[in-house]
Amino acid sequence: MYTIGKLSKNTGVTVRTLDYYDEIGLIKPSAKTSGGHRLYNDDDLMKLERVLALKYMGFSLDKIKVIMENSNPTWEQSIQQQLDLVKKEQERLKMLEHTLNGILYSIELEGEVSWPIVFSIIQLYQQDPEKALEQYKEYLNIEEMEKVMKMNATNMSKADIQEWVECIKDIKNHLDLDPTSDKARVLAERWLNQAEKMFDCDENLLGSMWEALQNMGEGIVFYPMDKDVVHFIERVFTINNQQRERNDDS
Amino acid sequence: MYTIGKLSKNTGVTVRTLDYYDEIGLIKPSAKTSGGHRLYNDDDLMKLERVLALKYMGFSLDKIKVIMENSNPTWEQSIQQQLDLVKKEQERLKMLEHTLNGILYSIELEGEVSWPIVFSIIQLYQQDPEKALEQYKEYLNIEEMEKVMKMNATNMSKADIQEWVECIKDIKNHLDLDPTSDKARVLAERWLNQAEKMFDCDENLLGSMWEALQNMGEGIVFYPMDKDVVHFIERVFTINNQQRERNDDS
DNA sequence: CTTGAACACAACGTTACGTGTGGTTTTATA
DNA sequence: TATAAAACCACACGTAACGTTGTGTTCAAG
Repeated sequence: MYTIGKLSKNTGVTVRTLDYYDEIGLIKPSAKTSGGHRLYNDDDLMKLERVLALKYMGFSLDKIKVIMENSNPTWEQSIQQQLDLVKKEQERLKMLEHTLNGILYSIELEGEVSWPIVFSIIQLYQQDPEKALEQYKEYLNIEEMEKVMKMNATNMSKADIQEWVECIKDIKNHLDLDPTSDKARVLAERWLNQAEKMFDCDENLLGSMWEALQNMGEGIVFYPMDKDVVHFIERVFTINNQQRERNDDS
Repeated sequence: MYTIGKLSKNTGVTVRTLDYYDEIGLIKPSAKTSGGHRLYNDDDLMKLERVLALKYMGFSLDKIKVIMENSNPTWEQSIQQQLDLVKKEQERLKMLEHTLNGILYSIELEGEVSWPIVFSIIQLYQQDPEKALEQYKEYLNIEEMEKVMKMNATNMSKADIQEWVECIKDIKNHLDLDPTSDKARVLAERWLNQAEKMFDCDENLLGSMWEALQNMGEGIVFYPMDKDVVHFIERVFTINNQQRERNDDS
């Protein structure tokens, strides 16, 4: 027989918590002294340990109560449900992580918090990823979309992203460069290298993506790849191609 | 100028919430009618949208208040902190996911909830993963441990695990089989196949793991690989090896 | 000028306890 | 055995971020 204080010390649960569990009928002491002090036995201790285990699994006290009352068959189901919940929450957090990362990159690129960009980024991730990609469906088929999704989620390391940001930052700072200049060509080629690395060897996908980027007029596309950057690269490459053709002709 | 109702409809935020934000001084209306009705202007609307954005990022209203008051330089830091927090929470949830999965498998194996096993599994994952592996450090070096960690986290698909569980379940149901019998040999070889698939082609790692499994007496090792199973497999293989040697001699 | 909608303000409920306060019971010491 | 000290009980209020409900007031339309 333990008093509430002993039980508290044995389990690390505060007295107040045990008090509360008694109050809501989760763990009632199996006896009381004549003076009204609560006395717990080993059965109660076991119950408490089970409650703590269920709490660790993330169940609410309400559910724990229900689970402990009707024993046997619901258990597996409850745990499965909890597992699904945990998975969903993880997905939410991963989205949030991407959002926060995007915002951090935007701060780094712009030098300060740009609210329109923040809103765009949030909008981009807020809806489920499928909807976010829906705007591309004119240019990409389903397989390609899945590839892009996977790429965005797994293939890009911290360092890769950093390189991207640096590259785009550089281009943004030189948007007014003469497209025929060497510097412009270097910038565009650096971008192309990045893109090819990212899309590995899937030239088709890169082409489709590029077409999509060019045609999607509105605001942010894939942050930090905005319209200005896309148009800059486009100008540089068209001009260089024309020059090369002329060279080939002569 | 919007009344509280208009602002509510424009933003999708309930009137009560705006009421509350006014109450805690987060967004105060910039004017009031003579009758005391609140009037919000476009500045207030912008503020509200920023608050919503920060809320989406997971900040508490308290922090949002602080952030909105002292503007500029703390932003990046705050967001970085939030990002770190999100990452930590994700790690916690991943651990929890593993725990819940383990418990589900244990239910499948035992046919019911076995509390000692549940406690072991929780203990296994509760502490950070490094500590969980510390018990193996007598038998594995750092590189090997990292490999095991990665394997546990990524390489195993749902189906792989299912196969494992089936295999172990089968063995558990036949622990008292004669180690020289064909059935026993089949079971042990099935286990070996699984193990080789899991460890791919890293025979050394498999050997070290096996040694560790044999020597770690206490309770759960890698659930669902408990002592009984390990000893069964050990018996079968030693006996079969002896027989083969005798055959070679004769 | 009247009605009904919109609004302001207040109070209580939610989760899982923390943090007290004052009074009672048990235990240890003199 | 008397008294001090520790443990305990019950009660109540506070947390975050609002939802819900209720009452009294003001606004806009007819």
